[in-house]
Amino acid sequence: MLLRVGELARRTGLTVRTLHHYDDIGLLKPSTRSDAGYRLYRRQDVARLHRIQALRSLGMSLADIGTLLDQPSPPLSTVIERQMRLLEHQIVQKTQLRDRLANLHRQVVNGEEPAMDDWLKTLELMTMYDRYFSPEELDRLPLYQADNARWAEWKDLVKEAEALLQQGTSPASSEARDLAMRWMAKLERDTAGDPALLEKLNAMHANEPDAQEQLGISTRVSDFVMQAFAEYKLTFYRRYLSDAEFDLMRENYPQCMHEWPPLMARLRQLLEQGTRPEEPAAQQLAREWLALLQRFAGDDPATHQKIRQANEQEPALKDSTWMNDRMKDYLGQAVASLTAG
Amino acid sequence: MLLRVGELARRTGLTVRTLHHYDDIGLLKPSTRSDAGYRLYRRQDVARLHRIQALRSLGMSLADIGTLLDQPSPPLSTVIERQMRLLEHQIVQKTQLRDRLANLHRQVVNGEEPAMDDWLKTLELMTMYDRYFSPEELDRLPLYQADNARWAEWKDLVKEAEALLQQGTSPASSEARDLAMRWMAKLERDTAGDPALLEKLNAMHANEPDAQEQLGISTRVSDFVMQAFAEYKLTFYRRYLSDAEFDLMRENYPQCMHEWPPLMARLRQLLEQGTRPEEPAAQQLAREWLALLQRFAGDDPATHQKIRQANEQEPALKDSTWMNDRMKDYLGQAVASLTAG
DNA sequence: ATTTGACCCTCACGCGACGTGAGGCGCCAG
DNA sequence: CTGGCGCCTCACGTCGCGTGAGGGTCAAAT
Repeated sequence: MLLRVGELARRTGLTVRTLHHYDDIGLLKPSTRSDAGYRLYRRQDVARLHRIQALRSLGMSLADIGTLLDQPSPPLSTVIERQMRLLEHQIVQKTQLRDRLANLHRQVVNGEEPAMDDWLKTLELMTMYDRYFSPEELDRLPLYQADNARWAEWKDLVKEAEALLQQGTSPASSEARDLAMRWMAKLERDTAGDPALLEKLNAMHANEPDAQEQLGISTRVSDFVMQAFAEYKLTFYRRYLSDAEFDLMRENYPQCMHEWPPLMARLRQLLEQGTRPEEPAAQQLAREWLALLQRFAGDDPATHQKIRQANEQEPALKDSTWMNDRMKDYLGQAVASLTAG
Repeated sequence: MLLRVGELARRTGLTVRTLHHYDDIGLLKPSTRSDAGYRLYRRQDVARLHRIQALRSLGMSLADIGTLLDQPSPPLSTVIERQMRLLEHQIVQKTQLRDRLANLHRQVVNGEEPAMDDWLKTLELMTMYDRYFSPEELDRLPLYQADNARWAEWKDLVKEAEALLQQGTSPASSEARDLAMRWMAKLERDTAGDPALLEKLNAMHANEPDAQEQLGISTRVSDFVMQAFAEYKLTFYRRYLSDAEFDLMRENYPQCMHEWPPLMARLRQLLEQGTRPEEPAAQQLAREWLALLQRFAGDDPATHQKIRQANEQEPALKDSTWMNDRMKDYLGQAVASLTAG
């Protein structure tokens, strides 16, 4: 019952080279050699090889197999669980990849072979998202899973904005304000109403001029929309404020627009962590929130009161983007406990 | 707008080494170098890198990306489809692997950590199956997807057979015949009634003495069961035949047992291919079938008629293993057209 | 003017599981 | 004794980089 390599290879479906390799790395050494130096395998070697093949079929590395087989009492279930987790992860990865490819393929087929350029632009956007968002975040980011229709909507919005810019329309005009409202509503929907996602998205666009170009969102366009959105909200504050108050706010409010998302994100995080409004972290947030308020509304408590009133009574402000009632309540409590304490 | 490697690496999330590598293999060469030899990347280089990253995110190899990007009009959908097929295949593979692992894991957990040996034996069996059956066949092979209960049933059967052998029981005894009947019924179920699978299974067991030992099915045991199954069937033929006919059959029938599966497999294949019974291939099969019949029943047509009668009237023979009515009809037609022609 | 420290260069080995020769011996049949 | 097959060892190639080693470059701080 002594087998030479070729014979063993034939019977196990491996190649001779593979058996040589196993010999080299010490995974399976033939128990004898012939006078001429031929490898001679005994029954026990064959048995070990069978085990090796079995464990290999689980995707285990040769090194792992070696240590496993040389241990007297291998930690079976631990090893299996590790392998399963590894596989599970790979399956998820590849499935996501395949789905994305399927999407892109549909696009290519339906769209009558768009130019390589367009197709690659979409793809480049997705890989940028990959860099800026974790896999879990990507799962929650509707923009990432967007289909062609949704991208088309964005392109239309951008085109609309470009047209307004071309005509030299003011951000304060009703057309611009209307556009900004729709823009932000869509943006809120496409970030799943999560200010943290919005913030990352902003960071991405700030860092990657190329990303904006993929969609046609130039800096000019996004500045314009931001301005117009500020104007949109200002119209609702108008009748709650005196002329002086409004002038102050009108001057400073637009510059503060980009400061909200980080604060909202932190607010939401505190809420989700279950931090109570009296705790220091919440109070710190409240302080920063008030500081921001003061930057565009001055430090008169009466003015602040008016703004709060507007926020509560104006439907457009009440359903403010990226903020829900729970967040507002929480903020209110934090502010109250701050001023009380 | 000239970027050095470090800057480009930071902005793309790659490492400097990766960019060096891309340069080495000619995938992305910086369009300029500084006097000191520093790599300097232009906008167009960055654009190309974005494309590279995009295609990489699809799991494409660097070589493929290179040829793709250097072509003037890349065959987009072909490439995508190829990638998708590749991914699909990997997903299926890994999923099967994970499922198998899950099964094995259950076994380990429920079975109170069986000895590594037992566990590995099961695993070794599965890898042997992998070698002898194609993935599609494995899908159709119930034995392969067997759970512990089913394996336990087989072990019980084997134990039963071993006990009979120990006691020196004759294969012609009623206990042996009953066991053989149950054995074959289970075997038919576990090969999905497909004689082709049965044949491969037989081939595997013939080539791999180790495989038999995993289940405890030694050559002695399988020979015994085969004998007993012949005896089982013979009991039903008994009362249709004269003493002389039966003696002849009794002597030769057992030796012919292992010749049926290949014929049945070919029969089934012809049927599935839609080959008509008058065609040469079917007639050739009919000839071989008759030749086999003659080997254990002689060449008297009257005897053959009696056997056919038994096959039709005896329920135990009628529901003969691995043969269904369509196969029998087809065979009958082939034989008829052979004798008529 | 020099030193520091961050950045850049090339060269080259390493991984994991073998594939693929090259060059040379052993063994058996004709 | 010769041809053919199987065996041996040695060693490079694969793929996508990681990880140093050993040494220049450049701007700011001393």
